[in-house]
Amino acid sequence: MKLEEELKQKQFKSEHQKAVLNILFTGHWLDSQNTKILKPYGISPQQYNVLRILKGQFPNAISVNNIMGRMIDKMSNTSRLVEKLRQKELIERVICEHDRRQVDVKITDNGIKLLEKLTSKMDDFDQLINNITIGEAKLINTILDKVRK
Amino acid sequence: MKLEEELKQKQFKSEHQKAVLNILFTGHWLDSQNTKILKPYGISPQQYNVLRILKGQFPNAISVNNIMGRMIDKMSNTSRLVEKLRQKELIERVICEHDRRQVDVKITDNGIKLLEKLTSKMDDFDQLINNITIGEAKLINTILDKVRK
DNA sequence: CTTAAATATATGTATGTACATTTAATGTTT
DNA sequence: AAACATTAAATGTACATACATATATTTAAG
Repeated sequence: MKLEEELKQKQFKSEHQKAVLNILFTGHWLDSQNTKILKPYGISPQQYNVLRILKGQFPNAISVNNIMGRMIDKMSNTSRLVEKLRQKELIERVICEHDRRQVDVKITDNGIKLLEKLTSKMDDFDQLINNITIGEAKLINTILDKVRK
Repeated sequence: MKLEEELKQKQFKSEHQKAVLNILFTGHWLDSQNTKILKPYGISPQQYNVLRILKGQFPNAISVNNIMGRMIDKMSNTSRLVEKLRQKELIERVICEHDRRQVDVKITDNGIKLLEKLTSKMDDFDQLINNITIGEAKLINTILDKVRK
């Protein structure tokens, strides 16, 4: 569906301004699709993002700060997010010997299992945008990187 | 800055999956830039979105439902958002004669004035993505419309 | 060594958001 | 017209988020 119809707006100030709205709109759209997929498993897109980051580091533990730097949405709130995942026993805290300010975080077996259960669902999520070609995906990636300078 | 650096991730599962992350990441980035610009004026990006929609209809009033259908982020919360703007006297409610369930909303002179004050700031926001060409902006718009089928 | 600055994380607060439910008004069916 | 369904908006609740500030620890400076 074209952006004009989605926003019920016949014209835009410029192609650039339309691109801004299109990125924002499509981003929210992807987010809500993602939320729907994850909801039955009791986690949010952000919590899923943290789990994936920790799986990428498994079996090592990494600090809250390190997690924050790798998140799609870099918010100041990673600490509370980590606590939510700990309550669900999907991750665990590891005391850091050499720097006692730091809290190292590691995914648990439960966490790994949840991600495995989610694999096929999240493949569906990636398929969501399979109506564009690889060439178009590459173009998007090049142009969006340029947008952010 | 390339997405690989932003997310400190060396590789992605596919170009498609990278595109999903890139859209989400760039969307959040634009959102936070927007929030920063609007903050000194005491309104959020969503409230700004509503004001722009109402200015587009001026001097007519439109229903809460109609506003919702035109928003970038179509949330179920438009009613509270409208109330916030009313408290700031940027919009006003108009009783709807032919359907008394409906609440029609209209931008006030104050609202128009605020938008005028914001014009140059928001031009700066649009300029944010001026490091891509018109051709690239058009490409983004075509491809993103295709992403959402 | 003591004090100050920087860093890692946590927390308080106000606001934003999603989702389900409620209230009121209108439409439809019989 | 009565009963039921539908629609528009508002609200309750739980959770998410941004931003400022606090706490603890480490590093750097004098």
